[in-house]
Amino acid sequence: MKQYNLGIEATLEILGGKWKALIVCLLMSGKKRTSELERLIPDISQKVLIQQLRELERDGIVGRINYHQMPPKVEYYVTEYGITANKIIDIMCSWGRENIRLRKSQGEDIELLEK
Amino acid sequence: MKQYNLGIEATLEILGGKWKALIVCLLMSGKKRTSELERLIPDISQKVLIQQLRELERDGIVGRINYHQMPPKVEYYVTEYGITANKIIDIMCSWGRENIRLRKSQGEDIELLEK
DNA sequence: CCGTATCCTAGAAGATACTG
DNA sequence: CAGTATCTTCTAGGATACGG
Repeated sequence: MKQYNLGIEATLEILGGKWKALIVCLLMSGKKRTSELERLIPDISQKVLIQQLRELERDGIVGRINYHQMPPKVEYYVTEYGITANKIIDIMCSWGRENIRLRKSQGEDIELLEK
Repeated sequence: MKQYNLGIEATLEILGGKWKALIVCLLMSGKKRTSELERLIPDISQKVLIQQLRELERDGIVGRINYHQMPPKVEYYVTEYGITANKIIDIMCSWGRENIRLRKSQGEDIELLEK
């Protein structure tokens, strides 16, 4: 039996991966092909991208469409359930932005790339 | 120069540690001694507890009071700044609770201990 | 173009023993 | 009671090469 002390533990398991929130964020604006995601996240390796996508898929957050074409074409999108996590992504993003702004104003050598 | 793609990355650095959200959650209801926290989180080792507290302290989320008594007495509390993270903790908790409830209703052998 | 298979590494987390 | 010092374990993430 899997046990959690707090709901937040489940949230972190699902969205706490290094790139997951970023991936979901990007997919929120519309479905994307694997290669688009690779381009949008230059620092991620293909293996890790696929891995994180599989986990998000397993957890019901993103869906996958295989067009069975040659050459292959696959698209990922945020599921209806995944959209319920939107509020979390938003608030974590805004608190983090504010946190970075604050630290920057205190002299830390730090930068936020998103606009 | 430290760079972030999204604000959420900063949030996860600060609150994404395995026990941090739980610790902050517990401290939200009032300041606690080290030994109380150890008792409230039976599965954490002392080393890791202190470590997570130090990081939360460094990040301005919790504060530490040393009473300089013998035997020693130290208390931890959520700082004013830490309280701004309250909304995040709350929403991550409630989404996670709902996620667990959902998975449980789908037959997963899973349990949420918090009430 | 998309994905898998290996191997590898850095850092988080844990166990244990010890001090003021 | 609170904290440090080691040593060990574990695993997410990364590098690389290959296959449908």
